Amino acid sequence: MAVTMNDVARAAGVSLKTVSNVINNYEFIRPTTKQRVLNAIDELGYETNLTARSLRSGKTSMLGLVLADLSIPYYAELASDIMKAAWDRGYRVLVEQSGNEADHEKAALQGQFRSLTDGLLFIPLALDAEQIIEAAGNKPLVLLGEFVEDPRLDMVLIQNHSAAAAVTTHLLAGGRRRIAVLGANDGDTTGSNGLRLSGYQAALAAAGVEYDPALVVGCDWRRDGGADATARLLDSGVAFDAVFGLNDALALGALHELLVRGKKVPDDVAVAGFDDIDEARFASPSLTTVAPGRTEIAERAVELLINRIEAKGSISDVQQPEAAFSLRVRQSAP
Amino acid sequence: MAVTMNDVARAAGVSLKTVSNVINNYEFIRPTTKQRVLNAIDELGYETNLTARSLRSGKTSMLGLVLADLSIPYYAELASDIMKAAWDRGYRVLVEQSGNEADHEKAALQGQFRSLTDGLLFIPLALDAEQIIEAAGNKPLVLLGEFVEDPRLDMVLIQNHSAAAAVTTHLLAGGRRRIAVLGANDGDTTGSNGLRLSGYQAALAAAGVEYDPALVVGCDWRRDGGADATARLLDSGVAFDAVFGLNDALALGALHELLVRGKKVPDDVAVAGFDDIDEARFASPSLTTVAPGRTEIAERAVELLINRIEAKGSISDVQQPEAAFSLRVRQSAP
DNA sequence: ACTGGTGGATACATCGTTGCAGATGAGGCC
DNA sequence: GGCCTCATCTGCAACGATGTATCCACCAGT
Repeated sequence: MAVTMNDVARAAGVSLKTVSNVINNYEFIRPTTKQRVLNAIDELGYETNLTARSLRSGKTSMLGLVLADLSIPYYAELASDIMKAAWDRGYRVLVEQSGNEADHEKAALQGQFRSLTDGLLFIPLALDAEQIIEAAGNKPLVLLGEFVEDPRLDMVLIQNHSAAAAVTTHLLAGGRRRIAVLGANDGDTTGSNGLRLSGYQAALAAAGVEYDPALVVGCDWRRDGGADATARLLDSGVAFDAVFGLNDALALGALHELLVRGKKVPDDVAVAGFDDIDEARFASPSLTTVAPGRTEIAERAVELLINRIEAKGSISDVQQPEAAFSLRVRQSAP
Repeated sequence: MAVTMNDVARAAGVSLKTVSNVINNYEFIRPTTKQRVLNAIDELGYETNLTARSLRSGKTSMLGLVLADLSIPYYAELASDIMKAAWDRGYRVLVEQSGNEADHEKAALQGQFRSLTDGLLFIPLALDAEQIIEAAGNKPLVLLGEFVEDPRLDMVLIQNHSAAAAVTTHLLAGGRRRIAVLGANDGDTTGSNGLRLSGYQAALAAAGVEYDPALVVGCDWRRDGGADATARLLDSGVAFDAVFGLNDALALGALHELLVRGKKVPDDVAVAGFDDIDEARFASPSLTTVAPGRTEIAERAVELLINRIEAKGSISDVQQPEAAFSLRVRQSAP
């Protein structure tokens, strides 16, 4: 049915291997021969069977990307950047949604998904470093440093601590003293939640402002999580003049709830987030947030992973590049 | 390096084919033999090589999904739903971003991308029906009826006309008479823009309200497109008491711009959109919009495509199921 | 005892490529 | 003229699975 190299070879009057050589840009081919083959390819409409190539060469030229859900804007935007970066280097990306469930994450690391890809980009949410190391085979693996940090694993780091401190410092500079935090629980020290919380605490300490655990509210990192948490906070009567959502979804949920409840933003309460998703710019009021360097993260991660894949032999040290962040001051916290 | 069926066969003391039979749940295998094989698989940590299976069987169990860009929320949410629907039926989804460029779309339809998938889901933006038919090979293809409609192609339809009419009717019922439209140009009749515009016009006509081309502003279907268009409208001095963004991004951009300019929404100007992306619920004020049945679209499309793939032989008529829509009345246009 | 049917297992070819080793032939050099 | 070199091309054997055909027991039926 499909045209194969054999057909092309016959049509061009050369051997199958020569066709293969032409396609793979083998150096020593007479220009006339090459042209003859190319013509035949054109005429027959031949297309390389990537499956066969993969089987023979042992490479699929696909990267796996494991994340919670594409419907979450930050992941969608990150995935888009990753796919572009991969494309530029001749790789495609196969996305697997884990739904933030440990089973799915494990399955993605171990399962058949792996055999389809040359390496994995992984945004762990449910698994910890130990489980990841155990579950991951010998396939190249690069983490996107959202939640897990571990010296044994390649990963691209977000400056969770510093960036959160920068946001907090900005709010403090605006005169805010009672800054609520959404998305972490008092005492968290690991993961994005813990690291961002500690950045917040450090900034408070540096400014000589007391830390009040009552201002720290844990919840799902989604818009409705932020809205609910804000509602609880308002209902509880705890006073606050700013809200720091540990990601933009939380902040946007909080923003929504505050406005619904008749609070003025930023006059009564300032709001800031983390991620700088596209939506933040167009919220009303627009959302002050910190850009963690999404495009840089995507490119570094893809580059690191592809280096691992293509330099299989050389065992080099674990790499953990860190992406630069930048504060985006907008209306919600000027 | 990797464990193959051969290794398992040797370990279990059976033939390679028996291992294959066990894995593929062949009926007639002695339970003891089966157990022996399963044990060996477990011990050796064998995993099916999907590439080899694909080569031999001619199926990749992957669906291609061609869309403009995952960073656009509606596509991201749709992609997420599609991946879930496909997963349930044992297929994976390989996403290709066309960036809304004709070349990329064509390449996706023709190129190597196709050889990796059993069939394609395609959200055409740049190509028209003629070009699609020409470029598409004999691979199963299902369009997501955003922009292109054609009786020769399988597709899942959105009720562009009726849904847009419903939104317009709702705005009219709220007492609005000067409803601006963002995202179409006067005279458009095809594509989502044209169909939605004609729905708008039909609703106006039904209510006996005159159609004013000055209220129709074409622009990119993105947040900043909507913001810019709204700015131009305001600057031009054309009076309007409602804005209908032909998708939510446009409406949210408009919302943003209106609030920036000091307009009260919905008091001065009502705003409505189209798509019901997650963000719409949490905008401030929350956005009135119409849900085109995203999940249903995803499921129908996946189902239709898989039916085509698996029932290759039977040539049946072109199918064009239509998804049900529903109006979501929120604060921006109560 | 012989035939036929069936459960249970196997051998071999094959999918479409690429890696490796080798064949061919035209010059160049002594 | 013979030998070596090197560009150019070819043939064969994989990669790891599955489809087809076949084979071997073993039991039922006559």
